Amino acid sequence: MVTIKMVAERCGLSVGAVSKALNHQPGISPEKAAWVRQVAAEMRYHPNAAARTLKTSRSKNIGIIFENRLIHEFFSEVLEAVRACLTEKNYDMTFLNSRESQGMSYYEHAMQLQCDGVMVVHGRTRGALEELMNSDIPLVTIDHILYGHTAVVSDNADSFRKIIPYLVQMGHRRIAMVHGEDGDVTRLRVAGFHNACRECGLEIPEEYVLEARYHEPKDSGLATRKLLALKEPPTCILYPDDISILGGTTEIERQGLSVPEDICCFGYDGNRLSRLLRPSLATYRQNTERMGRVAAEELIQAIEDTKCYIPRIITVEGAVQPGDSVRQWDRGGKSGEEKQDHELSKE
Amino acid sequence: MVTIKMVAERCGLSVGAVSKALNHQPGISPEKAAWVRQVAAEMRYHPNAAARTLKTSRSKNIGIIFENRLIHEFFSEVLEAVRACLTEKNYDMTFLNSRESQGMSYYEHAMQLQCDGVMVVHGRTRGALEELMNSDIPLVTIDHILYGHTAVVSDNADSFRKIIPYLVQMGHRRIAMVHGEDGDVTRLRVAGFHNACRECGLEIPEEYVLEARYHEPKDSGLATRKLLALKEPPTCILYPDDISILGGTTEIERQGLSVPEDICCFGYDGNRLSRLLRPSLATYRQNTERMGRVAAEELIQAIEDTKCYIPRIITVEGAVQPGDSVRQWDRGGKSGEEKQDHELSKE
DNA sequence: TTGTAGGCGTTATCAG
DNA sequence: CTGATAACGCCTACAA
Repeated sequence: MVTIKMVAERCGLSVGAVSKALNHQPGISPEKAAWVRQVAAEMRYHPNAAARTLKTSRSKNIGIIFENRLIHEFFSEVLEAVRACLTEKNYDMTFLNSRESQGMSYYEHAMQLQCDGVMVVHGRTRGALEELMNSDIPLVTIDHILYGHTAVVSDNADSFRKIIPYLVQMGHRRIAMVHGEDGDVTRLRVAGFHNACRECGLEIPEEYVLEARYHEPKDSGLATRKLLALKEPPTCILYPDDISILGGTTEIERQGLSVPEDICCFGYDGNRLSRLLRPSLATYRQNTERMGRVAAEELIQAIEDTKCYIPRIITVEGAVQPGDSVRQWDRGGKSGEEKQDHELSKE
Repeated sequence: MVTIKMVAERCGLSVGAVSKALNHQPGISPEKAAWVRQVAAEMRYHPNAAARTLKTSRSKNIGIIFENRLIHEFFSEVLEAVRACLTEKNYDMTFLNSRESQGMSYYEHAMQLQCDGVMVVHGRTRGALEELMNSDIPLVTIDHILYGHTAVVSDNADSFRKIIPYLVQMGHRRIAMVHGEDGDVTRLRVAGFHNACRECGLEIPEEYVLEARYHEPKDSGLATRKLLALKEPPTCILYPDDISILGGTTEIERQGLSVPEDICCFGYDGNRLSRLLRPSLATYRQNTERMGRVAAEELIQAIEDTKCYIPRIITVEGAVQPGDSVRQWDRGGKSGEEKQDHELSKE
């Protein structure tokens, strides 16, 4: 490994002088500094991260909290964007784990690694984050708000101000919501849903709102069954995410009905998957790329300009993504007739 | 941050003594050592990673090369397994990037971080790995063989010795293969396919083997169109992965045919997705969990027992996962009649 | 059994 | 403008 000492020897200078040159610090003539940097580059010198960290207590390393298995496409996409941005800015990223076996918390892990900042892409438990929250390590969270820290969130509540009007415009008035398990995000979405419905003048009966865990098609299938069994079933069902829809459609088809002829389905997330499925999914597409990028930029700002940085909550808007799973309901759709049948048979 | 010095003071001992106690080294009475460790734990002492790395030149950190966006489910699953295993063994993992902007290679990045080992989950370019290959950093690759290093591979070639007999048993004899773009894996699969077909006594015409990029449903759709246009189209098509099938089925349906009545489709990978889709996918399920775990264990062994470690190639077998997209073809399936029609109409 | 001291590669603070 | 030198936290040989 090539050290600064070797560079110094090669240049016939002291390590101190070389260090200044490398770090663009005053105390060395600009030309000589440039020459030193040239030589260092030729020698493929790169400062030893451990030594630098030890000395400066800054590691150029970001701790990532990502408990929610890498498999969830929404979070994977966000993480990918975070990574792209951090790479650009020359930060590394290391996964943090609260190794309970070792009796080490996230905070302690971050301290041990001297992380310059921590990004919470998805933390399973709130408690595990508390210690971090109260520390002075810069912290940015995604889709989760921790008091006093920057959060990048999708427009969970407001999204329904686009979704519901869209569905209403498509002719739906009996809209049901299958929502995920309780949590920040879920509560916002449910409230946003009710709000938007009220604004559109829709009455949503109690039994139209059901819970099903995120990413558990079986749960959604169950909820769907309950909805279909109602005296007055909905014409359109919202699901907690794009994968959950599959559970819903399976159940619908099992009952001899079909999507979107007999019932329409609307998802959430807008992963690549949603665009590939047949019928293609109508869903709310979150801007994961932007969320990740913004979060990374904020974190770096919080790190590099700590004095001036003011934590804030940044909302990244998504957009309705139309698709085959929602059809025009009342006005002369190609299957307007069929729908009449269905409605009558149910009433 | 609590340092070893503080622990020493608290114990009324020297740092040296404490260090020995913490590292289970001789030179301190067992009882006293235990007591020291107790105190350290109470103080929530954790050794500073940078300092330890600097001193020992071992970082307990694994460099991860994962160029292929986190979004590919197969690799995500493998990475997740790697991560679980490394966490258990108290290793951290940091993404490596060949920041070409900074003129830094993977190797240099790994050196800078003093990674104890490197895991290649998916490297985009072979060239970028060469330097690493020739270094003495322990290196394990997944689904990619680098001479002289341990590789964990799926049974790319041999898998077809299970797939083809399965399809033959299901009554198929006209089997086409849409394979991914050229590369190690693809070549093995194509050869394995031909091999298995020969063993089963199947004649595969040239035009039954087509290329479509991995994870590009459009490509697969195109390939499918070509296959359907043949004078004697296949009864079953193999696709490069589970996502690609969607391109195929879309094309099939666009032509007024349906899966699996008129044509059967078989995937590769066996992600969670494949089990959720309707019709469910018949596919070859790779054991991603095992691949990741084994790879991580090998790497750690290579690191911790360098002297004795012998690099090897480890094949992890997958299994045929039956599904709705392949039906019994010749013998009295429920739609045996329809199939006759289809075959006749094409001939 | 214990304490002391040197050094890992850097950066930063001093004299010169 | 330049070059020694001390420290960052830890480990380990060596001296006590």
